[in-house]
Amino acid sequence: MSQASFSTRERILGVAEALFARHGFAGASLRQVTAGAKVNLAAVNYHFGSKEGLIEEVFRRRLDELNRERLAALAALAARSDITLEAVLDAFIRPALQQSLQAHGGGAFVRVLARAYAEHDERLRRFLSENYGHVLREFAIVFLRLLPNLDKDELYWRLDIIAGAVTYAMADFGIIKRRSAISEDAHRRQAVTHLIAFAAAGLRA
Amino acid sequence: MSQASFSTRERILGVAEALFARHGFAGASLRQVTAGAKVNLAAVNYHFGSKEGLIEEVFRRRLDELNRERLAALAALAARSDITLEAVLDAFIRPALQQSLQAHGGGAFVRVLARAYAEHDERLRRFLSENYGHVLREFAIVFLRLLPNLDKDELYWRLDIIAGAVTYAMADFGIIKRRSAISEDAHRRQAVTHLIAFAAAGLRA
DNA sequence: GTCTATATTTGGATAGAC
DNA sequence: GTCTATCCAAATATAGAC
Repeated sequence: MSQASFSTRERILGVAEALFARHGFAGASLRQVTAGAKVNLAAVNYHFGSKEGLIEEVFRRRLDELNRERLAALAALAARSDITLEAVLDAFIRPALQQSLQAHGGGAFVRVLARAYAEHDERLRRFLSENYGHVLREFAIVFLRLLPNLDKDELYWRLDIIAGAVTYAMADFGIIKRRSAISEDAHRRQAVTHLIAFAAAGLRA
Repeated sequence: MSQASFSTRERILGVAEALFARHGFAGASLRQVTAGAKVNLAAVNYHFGSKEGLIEEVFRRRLDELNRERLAALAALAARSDITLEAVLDAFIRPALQQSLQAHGGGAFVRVLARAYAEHDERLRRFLSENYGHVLREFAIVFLRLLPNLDKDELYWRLDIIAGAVTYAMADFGIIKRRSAISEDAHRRQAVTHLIAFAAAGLRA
């Protein structure tokens, strides 16, 4: 919105995100990225050093924001005395939804994130656990306060299950064919409601 | 156990499965596969025609067996009158566990399957939904009978959530670092118990 | 910062001998 | 069925002009 659409750097990041979501990190080539962004092939190396550098920047751009929003939503809850399980789950899940609904292909990133889980690449996992693990632990503390009868190990198990369910649902990786009339955004919006109800029941079990 | 270890074909499939699990379909090269299986590079094209053919055979080998076992477990239940939700979930989840515990790297396949979800490749998705979708629908029928108050759409939502959680948990993609003392197999065994309890609660909600 | 041109590597696939 | 040798396309990366 500042001047003429987006900078070269921004366009590369946007196209890379979309292509990584579609074809994976190894499956998307820099040639596809630069062609899609209508920039020169050499631009990637100039701006990000290497393909690895580009991948990390795709993550950093979104994760920083996502984590900030989740923690902010959690902090807003902590001030209140009538916290519900559903409210905490909402604080965790809704920011991911909001991001996925953003213009300029925000929906692609949740898929990139789901792909990242599948990558057992040590480098990427460490990078993610440093960003993402911290937030999960913050939430765990609040969950433990709300579920005093729940064993700590047990909670971690269930949070892991929830994290997996959230990731897959938001990425829309389901096997069961959805009615084609439903848009991706509508799918995600509905998914949030279902996920919260489902997860709350699972945690209370 | 028949003669001298495994045939060329079998060794290729085993190594390919492991490498696809680790690096993805695009990320694992045929050169890595053939080197790992200690066979000649040309052997892949001879036995499977192409890399795509190899990928499909890796799926077919396991999915045929997995689906047969799931349906058998479901059929065994159908004869009885006292079916519980937990028993049906067990019939769905346990065969996946059993397969993942098999010798010769059975654990790799659940990861390959998890990767497949992430691939939005149309060809692969169609192939999977033809194998996997049918089983899910069979189970859905039984679930609907056990949960008469549950809307059909609502059930599909929850089954999708469960399928995602199962895949994710069995593939051990969790972010929260597990105690390193726990082996992968032990992790999966525990995961099944937790998943069943969690999913049953979610379905009853 | 962006381009062209190119170096270098790697990957999938095949031809043809054995 | 298995091997060697090779072809060809595609990919990452860089050098150097503008």
